Amino acid sequence: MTQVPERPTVDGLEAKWSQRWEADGVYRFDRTATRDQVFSIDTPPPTVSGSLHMGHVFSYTHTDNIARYRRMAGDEVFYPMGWDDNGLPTERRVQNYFGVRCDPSLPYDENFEPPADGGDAKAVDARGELAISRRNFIELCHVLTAEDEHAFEALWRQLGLSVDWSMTYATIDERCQRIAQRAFLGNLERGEAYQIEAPSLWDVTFGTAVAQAELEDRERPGAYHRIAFHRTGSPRSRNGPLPGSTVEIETTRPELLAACVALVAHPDDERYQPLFGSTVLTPLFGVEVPVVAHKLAEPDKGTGIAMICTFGDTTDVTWWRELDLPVRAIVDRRGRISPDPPHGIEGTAGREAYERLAGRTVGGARTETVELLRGSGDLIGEPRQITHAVKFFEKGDRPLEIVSSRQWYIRNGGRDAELRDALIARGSEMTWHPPYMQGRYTNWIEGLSGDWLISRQRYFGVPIPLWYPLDDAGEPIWVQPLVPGDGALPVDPSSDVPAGYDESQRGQPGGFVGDHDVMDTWATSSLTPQIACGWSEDPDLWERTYPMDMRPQGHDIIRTWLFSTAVRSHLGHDCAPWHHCALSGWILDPDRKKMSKSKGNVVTPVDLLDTYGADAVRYWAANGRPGTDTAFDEGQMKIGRRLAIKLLNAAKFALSLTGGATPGATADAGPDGRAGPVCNALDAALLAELAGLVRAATDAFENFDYARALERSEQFFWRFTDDYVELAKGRAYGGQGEEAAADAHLTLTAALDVLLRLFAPFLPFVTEEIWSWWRDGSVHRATWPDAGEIDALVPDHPSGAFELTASVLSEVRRAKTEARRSLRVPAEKVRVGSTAVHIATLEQTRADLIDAGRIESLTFVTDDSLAHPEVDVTLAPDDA
RNA sequence: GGGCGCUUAGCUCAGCUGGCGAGAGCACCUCCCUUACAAGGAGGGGGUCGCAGGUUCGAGUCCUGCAGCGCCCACCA
Repeated sequence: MTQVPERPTVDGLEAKWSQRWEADGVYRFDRTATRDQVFSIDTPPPTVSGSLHMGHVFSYTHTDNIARYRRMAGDEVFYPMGWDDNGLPTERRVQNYFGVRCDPSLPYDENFEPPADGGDAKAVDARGELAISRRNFIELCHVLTAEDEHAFEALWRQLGLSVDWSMTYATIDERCQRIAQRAFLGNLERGEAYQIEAPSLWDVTFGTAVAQAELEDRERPGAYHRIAFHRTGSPRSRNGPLPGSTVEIETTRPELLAACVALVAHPDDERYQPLFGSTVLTPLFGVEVPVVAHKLAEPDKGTGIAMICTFGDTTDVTWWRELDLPVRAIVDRRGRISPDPPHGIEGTAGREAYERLAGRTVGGARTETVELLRGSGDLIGEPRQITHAVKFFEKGDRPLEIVSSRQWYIRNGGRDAELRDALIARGSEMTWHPPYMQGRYTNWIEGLSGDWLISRQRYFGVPIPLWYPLDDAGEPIWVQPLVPGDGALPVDPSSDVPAGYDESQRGQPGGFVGDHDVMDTWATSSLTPQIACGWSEDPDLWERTYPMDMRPQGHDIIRTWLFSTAVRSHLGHDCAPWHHCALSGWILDPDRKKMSKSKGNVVTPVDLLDTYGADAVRYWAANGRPGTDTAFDEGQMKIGRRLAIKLLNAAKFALSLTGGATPGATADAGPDGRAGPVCNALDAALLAELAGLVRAATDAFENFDYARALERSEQFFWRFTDDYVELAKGRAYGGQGEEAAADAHLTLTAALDVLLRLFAPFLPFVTEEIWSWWRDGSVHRATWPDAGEIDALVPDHPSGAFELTASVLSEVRRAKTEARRSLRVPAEKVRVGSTAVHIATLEQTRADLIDAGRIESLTFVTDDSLAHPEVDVTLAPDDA
């Protein structure tokens, strides 16, 4: 009945068991379960164009710990996996790999074959890339990401994630596109999505607008340039401006001088109050601009008066909007100065100055402007070098510009206090792990400065599913978008045709034009609950899984993924998307820096899994507290491996001795005919502690604190092997008779049985292996241990017998070790002094103590004044 | 500048609602092939729990202030 290997090993368990689990459908979701029986997990879809690193292994293991616990605790776990193949990383990768470029204006080519080496020369453009249709491009994406997905899945299986692999999705697949478009059209219909021409943050490298959530600040060198503006009517002197005739401002962006539309100072700033309402002339360009007042102007910054340009930063946009100023834009979408001067630059000198800047990059224009200002004498002193924070697109490498363009937005509370408050309130409907992470969510919402810009001027992604009618002049009528029918989704407006039109009318006056843009990748990612749970496609599944129970994710993407998902659920379903958010920390390298590819400090998971085994790697991960950044530490993996091996050996010992005497807490007796109760004091004490451990581990798991559950179980386990097994060994071998052995057998198997289940969420392979030695079915479908069942085995609740006996044994060992003798050497005399109560207890475990300590003569001396037992040991003479 | 987190042995960290004679693992040192395990086992040294006050019979644990580190947000004149 039991099949315990001679030399158990942890090697090879991953391949063996992941195969079996798949074959037996151990993790298959039972979709007949009702909502209250289901625990649904909104798994983060990893970006497949990269590679998985230890950070992924870390956080996905945490989720799996929880998933496995919930499954054993009786929940039907809904645990799908997605792949994020949407967005810029994949676009770039497909582009480089195949030497192609997406051009949405091209028609789909059914017979298209990816070029082997950059493609056929005639179709290749100036950049050496072959232009293909969006649909062809997306197909190539699937070709490329399919390989990644297989590699990722293989890694996850090797790691032992208990995902239901029959439920996967890819964020660019047809179903996800359909759901993303349908959700967008829902937002549009309810008035939550809108289009507007407005200044927005623009990445000149990627040529697209970006959202507030995708920004990051980077410290860059810059310089303050002090520039003189001339008050109108003030005469200019050959020797320089007359006192009081100029106004000096400081700027880090002198190249925007031509875009200046006003100067601004704080309304209470006495220095500039006389100037409010007057006008000044911009140097070089001679444009007359007003001096205005606004409370955002800071008197102690620079000279206290600033130039407002369209647009140098987001404050400029605020001033421009609130003060109703004109637009004088000079930076184009490529980040260059526009060829033609903006209105207002009328004079010859001004036009000549502008000529010198036109077509240059922002940086080039800056140098040139400074030269011009030097020449005109309007640069006061030399530029002062500083370091300041500049806004970047998080994936970009050039500073963002602000460009006015027509974009689609989804309301997210950035411009609407009521919605903002409602979204903040949604945060309180979720339980945050750890709790303080909610602060980041609230904090982010409170700091929003505008709605969510979702359109991107890119080619690859989910298209915005709209067309626009063209008027007789061929101009789009933006306010009357043509909406596809639901049955047509997903659509690609660049190749599909709106109802009532035919392809020949594309771009023709009176015809139509497709929206060229795609949606931000977060616009799809924000719908992972809808995608995973089958919203609008599988109402039955939806009913059983949504709102979801748990969203695991990194704390760095609270402002993007977490928040945008909350927005979509709030708008679309009037609820929070999940009941629990579990935020995981980062993996830090030994220098306490976040590990990342660019820093070159990434260790590949496969190597580590091969070296230490999945259970060991998982052990390391599970030691990371929820939400806490954790150092990458191979040492922990060694310990994890040791733990797994120890489990194998302890199990081998227990089972080979007991034959698997299963302690039926209830009626069914074990093979040797007994089912408790356990009378031996040592055994009973151990089991009582085990019951306490089960309670602690269960509590910890209920609070999503897998790390604590592991720590407690591990601590108990080592005491079990080091002390209990050593003490009970002789008795278990039969040294004190059959009756006494039976209790030990029961206790050993009961403890093993419970410990295996406690460790199963962490060490799924080794626990399954051991389980299979004497049990049917998977340990991962076994019931989570119940403290009450263990209590039932020990009617007399003993106290402290285990700990007390172990401490005496420890003293005996110490004496032997300190005498530099083997532990096998007999202790001729051991005298234990302790309180009457302790001695009464020790009397009950006396025989075990004598066995384990090889004690020849054991005497107890009562001394109630002792807080801790005193142990005197006399060893047998050393023959050597 | 606003908010949050962290600061306990050389290193990585536990210490949850105050009782700890301050813990674990790693590293270090010593000893032991003991029939589950030498890819083991048994032991040992090592900390005024960031600093300063306060509450309390009692504070690593609660309160206040300070310092250092880190993160999020704001900061482009």
